[in-house]
Amino acid sequence: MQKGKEEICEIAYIDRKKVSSVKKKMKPEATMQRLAETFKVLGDPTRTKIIFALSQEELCVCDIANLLGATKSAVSHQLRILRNMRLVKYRKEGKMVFYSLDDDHITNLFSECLRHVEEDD
Amino acid sequence: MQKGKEEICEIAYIDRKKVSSVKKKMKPEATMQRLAETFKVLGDPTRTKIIFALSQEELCVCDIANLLGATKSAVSHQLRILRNMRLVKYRKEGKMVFYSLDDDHITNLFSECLRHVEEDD
DNA sequence: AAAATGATTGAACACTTATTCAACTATAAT
DNA sequence: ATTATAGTTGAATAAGTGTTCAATCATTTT
Repeated sequence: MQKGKEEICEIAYIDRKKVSSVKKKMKPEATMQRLAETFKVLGDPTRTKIIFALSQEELCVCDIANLLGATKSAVSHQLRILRNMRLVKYRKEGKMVFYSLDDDHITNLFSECLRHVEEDD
Repeated sequence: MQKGKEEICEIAYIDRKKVSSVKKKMKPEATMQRLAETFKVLGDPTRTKIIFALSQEELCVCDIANLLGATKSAVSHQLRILRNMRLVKYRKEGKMVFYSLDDDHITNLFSECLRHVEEDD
């Protein structure tokens, strides 16, 4: 490390064998990005609650807003994000739009994470 | 909605029965917050990769930095966040600090999310 | 046709956050 | 002791994000 700036780590101490072994097992960059993005979408309290609510019942925007104590606008913005990630689907009925979960995996993800969060330390 | 501002949704159309039924099933606010926070921590590409790497092997900071193509500093900052969330633990050996996963649940969460991400549309 | 309502949207704002840089600590080697 | 190195830390910066507000769309009702 002679250079002024801190370079991408090239120090003598790295265990090259271990590193290359792990490197092989790493998923492709694109997969990692999607993994991170999925977690990120679930990682906002409003969206977390929306998804949890929808795992119980199909609901319209207004119901969700009422349930969370949020404005329709805020909920709608978040629903758009969930829609883009294909986590929720919707059904129009007159003026109203009913949302529901589009993916069973997410429910499993939630139960698994809940188990983690609810376990006593 | 006579008021000028858009109030917390109190529209006539809400299905009160449905809403209160779901409300009962909702987890406490604190649980929701922790759920969201957990997902959020997993929802950054750098941290996602760190956790995935540590699920394969115990690694020192320098190895992780090398593996991800990031600086030690950036990795160290993220490791602190993971430490605070009790997702990783560490072990000192001379100058080096070896990190490993502190929680088995996380591995399950990852496989579940990977299954979701890797499935064909 | 006009009014009302559920829902969506874009812009603005405040807030958060990840990385970089530089300084620093602690341990090991010379 | 001095030097080198693994790692941590705080401040600064740039990028991203969630909510609010106002305007708008679409459908229904009068």
